[in-house]
Amino acid sequence: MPKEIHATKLAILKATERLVAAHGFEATSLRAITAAAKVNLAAVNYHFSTKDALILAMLNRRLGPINEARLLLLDQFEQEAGEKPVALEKILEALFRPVLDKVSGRSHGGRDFLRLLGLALSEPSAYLKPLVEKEFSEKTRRFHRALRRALPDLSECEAYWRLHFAHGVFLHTVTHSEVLECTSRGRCRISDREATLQRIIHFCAAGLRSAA
Amino acid sequence: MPKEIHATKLAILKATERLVAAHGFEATSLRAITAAAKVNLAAVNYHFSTKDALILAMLNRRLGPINEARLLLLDQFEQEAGEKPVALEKILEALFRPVLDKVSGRSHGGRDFLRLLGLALSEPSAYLKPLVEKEFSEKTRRFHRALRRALPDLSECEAYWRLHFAHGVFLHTVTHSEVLECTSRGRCRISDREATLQRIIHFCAAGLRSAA
DNA sequence: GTCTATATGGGGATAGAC
DNA sequence: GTCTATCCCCATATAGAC
Repeated sequence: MPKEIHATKLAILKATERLVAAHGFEATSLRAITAAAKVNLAAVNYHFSTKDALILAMLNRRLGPINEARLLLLDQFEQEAGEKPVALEKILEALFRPVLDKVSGRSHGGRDFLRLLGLALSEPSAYLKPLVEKEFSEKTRRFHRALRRALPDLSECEAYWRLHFAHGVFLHTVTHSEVLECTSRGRCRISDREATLQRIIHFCAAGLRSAA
Repeated sequence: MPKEIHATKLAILKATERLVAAHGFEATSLRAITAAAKVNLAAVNYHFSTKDALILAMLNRRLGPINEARLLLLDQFEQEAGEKPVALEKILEALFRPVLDKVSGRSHGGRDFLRLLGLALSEPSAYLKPLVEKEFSEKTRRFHRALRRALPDLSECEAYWRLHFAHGVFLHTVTHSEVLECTSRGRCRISDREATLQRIIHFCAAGLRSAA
């Protein structure tokens, strides 16, 4: 774990995060990034070699800690449960809360990160592949195991499907909250994160528990 | 409804669909599109004025018919139900089946379209706004009404939330099927569309029905 | 490590002949 | 409606001074 990152490098990473979230990968130029970070254009190539490597570094910087936090929280719930399986709602909380925490944590980069998540998943280029395989596969397996302990009647395959569904609920909700606010004509607001989290967990738990 | 579209215009639309699905909006150049469509570069500007207008035309060409089909199917189910509210599972079927039908309909452009859906929703630029407002708002309202008739205990606001959740399940599943296939190490396959549809409907129905 | 200056290529859009 | 040729801008990346 590298502790002290160069100020320039960090500034570039932060600016990249903000601008890519606002305009997308391809539409964000290194010129715009270096201008926003108030560093020289050539600094990007010096610190990250290429633009693609910069994007990957930026994504890893955020996704790594989140998946660690998810696993830690699951660990904690498993310890608290002792011999018994972790309650379904707790599993879902371990899966989703760390994402929302990272979002509301600091003032800067809050909401932006959620857009990044959606973008990274939808980008057809090669960004996704190494990310999914490296960062997500262990996490998915751990949660899959916990899920099967909580719901022993679910087949292995069915558990994968439903975990995928639950992810869909969460990701779509947080990455496209504007759509909900628009179609409900302002009646639904995502601003109360705790209430939103409970709503999502409640919906997913019911779906996961339903008889096969 | 314009019946006869110029052959050139149609070729451009098809090529755009395929290339954008494969590489994303910004990464797809007009030069690549016209080369694939075997038409002249200037034809794009002649028929569509700008690249952005071309993208919008391409999206509308696909999304319009799908939302029409959704409403028609809902109409049909409402007639069949007579005075009674439409069953929850039927509402969900009307919402999701037309998308899958369009996908498996023709040989070309099948799977590609699903990527477009995900891309269009994640693109931070202005593509989304007019599309959501024009094509989706009426559809959402109709389905929202049907949902409240089927589940009278749900508050208006809660119904919007859960409809949003159901959309998330469906969209995430179809746009990111590779993720599921990857994390489940091949155990789950999306190829059986009918089974997938039933799985999604089953999960969503349970979530929608759960007590508030 | 940081900067200026530049190489090199590709992009969208258009003018004007046919 | 279709083509060629071109304008003009912006992109990434690098070379080389400091």
